[in-house]
Amino acid sequence: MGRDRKFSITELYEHTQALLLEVGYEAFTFSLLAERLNVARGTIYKYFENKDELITAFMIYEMNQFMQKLEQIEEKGDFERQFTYLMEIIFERSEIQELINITKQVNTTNEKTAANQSYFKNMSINMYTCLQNFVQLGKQEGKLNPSLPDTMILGFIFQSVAIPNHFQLPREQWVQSIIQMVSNGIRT
Amino acid sequence: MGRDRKFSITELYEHTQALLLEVGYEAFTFSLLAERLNVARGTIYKYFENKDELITAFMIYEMNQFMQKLEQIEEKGDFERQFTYLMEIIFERSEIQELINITKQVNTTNEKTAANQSYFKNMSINMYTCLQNFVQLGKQEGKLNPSLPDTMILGFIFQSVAIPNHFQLPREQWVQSIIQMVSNGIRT
DNA sequence: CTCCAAAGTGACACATGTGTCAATTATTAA
DNA sequence: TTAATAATTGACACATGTGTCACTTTGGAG
Repeated sequence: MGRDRKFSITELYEHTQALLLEVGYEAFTFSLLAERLNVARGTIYKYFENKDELITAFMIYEMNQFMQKLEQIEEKGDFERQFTYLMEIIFERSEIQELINITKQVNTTNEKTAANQSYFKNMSINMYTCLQNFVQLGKQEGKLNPSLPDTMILGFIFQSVAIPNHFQLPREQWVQSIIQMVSNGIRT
Repeated sequence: MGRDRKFSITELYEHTQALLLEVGYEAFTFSLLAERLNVARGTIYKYFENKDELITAFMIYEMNQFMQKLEQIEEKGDFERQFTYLMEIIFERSEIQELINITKQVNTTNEKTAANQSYFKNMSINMYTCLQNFVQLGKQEGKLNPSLPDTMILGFIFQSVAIPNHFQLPREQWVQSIIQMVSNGIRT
């Protein structure tokens, strides 16, 4: 029983993402979010105690979405296919890197937030494990430079999507340039 | 005449930088800065009307420091020397990239801020021009991949210093890995 | 139709940041 | 020593965000 909800948690997460990318962590407020959802600010407190708890919960949701895609990487076969697939999903969810940076600003203001942060950290480790298999496959197949530390290779790949496209290159050219540079660098 | 100042503008900029990197744009307040400088908050208003004006002024100061180093690049001779020099000064001032990102959040709240932003934009263009000569030299000498757009090469180089060193690799190994990856990518 | 539980509302008390300005303090020229 | 001047201070009025909670609305079970 009880009346219908005016918004779903998924809707709430979608507006949370949009707002976080628009205004950043500090400027993100329940007032703003409530306005987007067309509800009173007080309503959101029925679901989350404060913005830190909300943001950490959102990041877990977001990371889950990404992990679901990422886990399919092993089914792709050899390194070349896995690499292509990885770049595809990274570009598809290119906001992840920026959101992770925003997450670093979150304060641990209550128990649930602490639990969320701990859970999120665990997910990140899983992600890196999943990807370290990918890197090791690349090294085994002789496709990746064995002298580079695994974590640097992964950091490099993820960081690359943050390269600004100030000069308005067409998206396809932007993507292809990045893949080219990640693969073979800027030199001839 | 008049009493001595309790702080220099340079000191103010140094604390501004430290605070911006610590807490980010939104959380940066005159209260915090005044505390660091051991003065009353009101004092800062004698020098800057608000935080946007202060931050844009600081960024111009910071960019000037960087440009002074950067302009020496042409004296370094051939592409190889210029490339080594560029990577050196980028790592030396690796906070620049992050500060530029923070600057994007600045609001245009008064005329001086608008003027500062406009001036800063102009400096950025000068910087890119200076660096485009470098990229073209590299292409002429046959050292840089001619199929990559100049702006993407530059974006790639600058972005690379933001690669996190979560796993605590020694700085030297971190730097060398990045230079290696920027130059030749992650592949063998 | 009535009742109840879930969902939603908005006002209240509090906290923190903003910009201003009259008053205070420190320095030095005369 | 004193007057002029510039730097600094801190209180005031205002704005915006926070967390709470008594009260209202809604919709289905009985």
